[in-house]
Amino acid sequence: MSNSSLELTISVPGFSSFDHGGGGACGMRNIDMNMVPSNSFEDQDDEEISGGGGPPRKKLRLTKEQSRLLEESFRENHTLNPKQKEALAYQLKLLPRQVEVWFQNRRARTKLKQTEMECEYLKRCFGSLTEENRRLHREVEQLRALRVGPPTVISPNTCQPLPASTLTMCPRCERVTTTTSNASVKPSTLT
DNA sequence: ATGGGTTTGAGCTTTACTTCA
DNA sequence: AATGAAGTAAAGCTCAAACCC
Repeated sequence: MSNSSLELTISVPGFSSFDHGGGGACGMRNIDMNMVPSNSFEDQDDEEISGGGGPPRKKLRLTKEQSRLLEESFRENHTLNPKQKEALAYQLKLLPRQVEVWFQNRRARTKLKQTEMECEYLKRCFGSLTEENRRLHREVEQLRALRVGPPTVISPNTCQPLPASTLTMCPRCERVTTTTSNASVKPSTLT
């Protein structure tokens, strides 16, 4: 990679004056001085870039075009093979490592967002299920309160009262059904 | 101007997987 | 075939510069 902007990236082994504690104990700092046309870099004077007396670490800011291309590439593929990475880096005038880092961060942050959204969705589900559970409990209580004694149901076939043990309450349609047949007994037959 | 919150580029560690002796 | 060391890529965590309100 012989690129004019990349030549400004300086690796400083063991350069500790830039280390503000970030990333723990690192013996190597990449001071990226890519002169990408970023507004934040335009007003940096040369003495700072030439590094007179330990200037603070400069942070690369991707241009809109670089970001756009990276996003576009990410939409197609969330991971890059080495050749794709190399090609994209060349196209963007970045180091392959920078492209790699961008994709790593993008994956991580995409996943984080998805996780947050899933969390919100599950919270809403929990809320509605809790409410449904409460409602059903209230309904059960009301039904229990209503049932002072077993209902007498007249069999449509024999016109005789059915034994209470053969009756169940259908929770869906709230009709009394017999356990011996599929036919539900209409509420009108309840006495 | 400035202070606090957010975004984002990057370093380091951990984890999962593959290769090879 | 089983196994442990070595290498590698991605995930995960973190920091801090840059940005924004």
